[in-house]
Order: sequence, then structure tokens, then C-alpha cells
Amino acid sequence: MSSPYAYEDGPDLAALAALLADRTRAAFCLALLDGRAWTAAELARHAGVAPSTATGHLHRLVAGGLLTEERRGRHRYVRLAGADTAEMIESLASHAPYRPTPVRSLTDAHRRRALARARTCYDHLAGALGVAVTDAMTQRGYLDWHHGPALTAEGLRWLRETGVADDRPAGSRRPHVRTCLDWTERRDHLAGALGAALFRHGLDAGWLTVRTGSRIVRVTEAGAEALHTLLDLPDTLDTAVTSA
Amino acid sequence: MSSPYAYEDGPDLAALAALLADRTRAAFCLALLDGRAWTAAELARHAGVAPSTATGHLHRLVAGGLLTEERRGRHRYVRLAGADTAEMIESLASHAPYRPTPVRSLTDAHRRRALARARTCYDHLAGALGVAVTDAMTQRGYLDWHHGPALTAEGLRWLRETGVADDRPAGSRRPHVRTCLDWTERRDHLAGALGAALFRHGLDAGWLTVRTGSRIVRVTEAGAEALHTLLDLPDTLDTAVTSA
DNA sequence: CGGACAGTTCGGCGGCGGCCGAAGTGTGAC
DNA sequence: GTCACACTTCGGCCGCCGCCGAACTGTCCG
Repeated sequence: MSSPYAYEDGPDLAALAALLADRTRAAFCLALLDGRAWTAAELARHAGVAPSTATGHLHRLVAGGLLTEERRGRHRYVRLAGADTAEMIESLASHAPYRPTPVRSLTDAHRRRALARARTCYDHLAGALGVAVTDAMTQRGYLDWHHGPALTAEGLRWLRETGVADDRPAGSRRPHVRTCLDWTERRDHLAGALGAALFRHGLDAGWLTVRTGSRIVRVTEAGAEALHTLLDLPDTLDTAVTSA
Repeated sequence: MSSPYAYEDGPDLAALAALLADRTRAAFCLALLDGRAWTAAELARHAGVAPSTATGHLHRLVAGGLLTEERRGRHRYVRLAGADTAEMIESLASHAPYRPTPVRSLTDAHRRRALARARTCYDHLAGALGVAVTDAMTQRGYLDWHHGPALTAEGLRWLRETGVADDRPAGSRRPHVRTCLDWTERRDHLAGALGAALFRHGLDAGWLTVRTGSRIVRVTEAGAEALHTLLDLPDTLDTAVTSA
């Protein structure tokens, strides 16, 4: 019993944590939370390290199962291994201390405000807008939190009427309704398969747009109108949503 | 944009992960998942390091907010900061690779089997028994997974009849029904406030016992009978539950 | 074929951090 | 008062690992 680590069977928590315990690798993972596949060079530039350094980090992350890679020609595309990985990272991030950084410019300030207002969280909506949508769905009786988050019968009807394609693949083990702690709002927003379906619908319907390479979500005019009629969200999303 | 880390505002994922990225600290946290308060010396012996080494690690964990400490006389008691911290660690552990260790003795084999059969997971039940209870509650219609885990009306009635004290403190933000990935079974078991209430009731009613300093849960004779009549679990828990 | 470019491998440097033992501080028991 | 003991602080050792630049491999394009 006394020899060091001898009876340390069980999950190798330290090995997993070590993958995220480096600033550069953490920056990679946070960037990849946008759900896209990035190339090694993109990530290297993003984190401010040399390509050779990025290579090593990516090897470790892929070997550790956090990332999957896809070689295409001379490019190495890399993405998060799956929704569960993304949710693990988000959940970890929501427990992590916030690192304040001085605002360096006007565009920087704008970028941050936009990110706090509405952004993607892997494959669903986050930020003030994500929380607002979740709240509105609750208030209108589409979500019930009494015994954990759940979709109500009215919610199901509402989804059908709205035309949200919420069919889960039969074999999928992904939870349907799930919450995800929003790290700017410090409150739950809707995640899981339902959150993803909702967000996908928002894109398909032309309510939301996302610029490639960014997590910032913009609401179109049609989107503002839809959110107003469907969920009573204020038209003046820019101001109203930001203040909350 | 290109200066390293300059725009790295946001959650400091790496700092949090670094706390868990060391074998000794990870062993501390996993041990503390039993929900008890441990002394520094106990943890040091458990992990096989010198007391002076443990001191340093505990300082970091407390400073990082993962642990809280309580000085009493010449002892320093330390415990997980809360249920959310415990759940974060459990969720991380369930994603971590399993580290196989050779079985070293007969008692070791017994200990592992007992741990896989039934153990505590911070403040609720885990292991094969935890999963079996969750399954039985689902099969009898007490839990509904169709739209995320939720307690049904029948489930609520059953809890009342059984006498489980499931009153949540009014101000609590802790989720009521929650799942927790079991790392031996690789399936969900019941967690959250409900899982804790259920486990507490099992202890109070004399159905379950836990030896101090261990996570192993034993089912009493009365417990086996109760689980049989209440949930149709087989009497022969030792054999039946183990095989699953 | 040659040049541009993405990614990789390798060697070497530097620093962080985990480990210990020895010595020191405070608490509790007798 | 004296001893035992829990914990702490400090100094020093050692190894790991993150970083880079330079050289190399392979792909795409003209």
C-alpha cells in the first residue's frame, strides 16, 4: 500500500489534464471550439508559435484523442474529436479563472463585445443571445427545468411548427437536451443535440451568419424578426441583449 | 494579432488544467472524490510523497479554488470545494484514458472488484450498482431519458412513498437530475441533488454502509431486500451485479 | 523541371516544477 | 517542561517540456 503510485489504477486524470495544461495547446482547443477544421499553420499563427512547435503539440493532442486529423494534400486539417470532447472542454473552461487582458484597441473592444453578445460554442449558440434564447424558451414553456433541463410537449410542438429538424440519428449517444455553462454570462445556455439543431436551423433559415474563422455570430434582419415573433426577443438585439 | 498570446483573454484553461496535470495532485483529487475531508499527511501517504511535497501541492490546489481547507489544531483538513468541483473532476476522469495496473495480490483483486461493484462518487452512488439502480428506475418509469434525464411524475410519487428526502435547499443552484459517466461501467449513473438524496437515504435507512477511508459501498441484507422490492434488483447482488 | 509552401524532424537551449531532506514552528499530550 | 507530531519553509537537485531555427520531405503549380 505504501509504494508510490502502486495502486494507482483508474483513470489517468493527469495525462488528460496535461494535454490542456499548456497555454498553446489550450489556445488550440479553445479556437477549435468553433467546430471547424483548422490547418496546423492557422493554429500556429493564432497562438503565436512557430510551425514546428505547433506540429509537436498537434501530435500530442491527436495521440491523446482530443483531436482528429485529416490529411489532405500538403495540409493537415485538425478538429475536435467530437461533441463530447467539445463539451468537456467547455465545461472545464467554465470552471477556469477568467484571465483579464487589457483592451488594446477599438477593434479589439468591438470584437470582444460581439463575442460576448453572440458566438458559437462548438456547434450551438452561446453568449448573451444563447442565454436569451434559452430563457425565452423557458418562459414560453418550451423547456422545463424542474427536474433537470427537458423539452416539454409544447416545446416539441413549437419545434415542429418552426421547422427545426430535430431528428437524432438513431445510434447517437449524444444527449438531447443539455446545458452548457456560458463563460461570459456565467449562466446556462442550451446545448446538446437540440441546441445544435436549433443553431443549424438558424443558419439554414438565414437568421444567423458566421464569418469563417471567427466564432462571432451575427443576427440578420430576418433573424431579428424571427426571434421576435417566435420568442418575444426584443428587436433591438444589439442594445437589449448586450446590456443584460 | 500576431504577437503571442496578446489577445488571449477568456478562460484560463491552461491554469486550471495544470492543477490536475500532475500525478500527485490528481491522486489527491481522486481520493477526495469520496467527499470526506482528509489531512495533509493522509493524502501524502496515499500518494506516496513526502509531507513537504504534499504541502506545496495542497497550497496550489487551495489557491486554485479546487479545494477548501480547514485548520483544526495542528491538523489541516482539506476537501473538495463543492459538488460542482467534484462533478467537473468526475467528468474529466470519465474522458481520461484508463491506466491499467497489474493486480498485485488477492486482496488487491478483491478491492478492485468491490470498487467496481459499488462505490461512492463524491456524494452519490457509482459503480455497477449505481448504474443498475439508474437502469431500474428508468425501466420502472421513474426516469425519462427521452429529452435528457428527468424525473417523471411516477418517479416523484415513488420517492415520496419510499421516504427519500428530496427537498432541495431553495437557494441551491445544483442541478436536480444529472448524469455522471461511470468510469468502470462506461455508462451513465444518476448524479445531481437527486442522486445525492437517494444515496443519503440508502445510508440512513441502513441499506448501504461505507467504511471510513474507502469509497467501497457495501449492501446490507436489509438493503438487498429493499432494492429487490423497490426496484426489482436481483437478490444476488454480489454475483448478478458483478457480471453485467 | 523549378520554385513556393505546408508540414516535419532534429538538436540544443532555458526554465519551470516536482522531489527530497533538514531544519523550523506551532499544537497537543503527559 | 518535555516530548511527539502535523505541518511548513528552504535550498538544491534533476528531469521534463516548450521553444526555436535549420535542414528535410512531400505536394501543388506553373
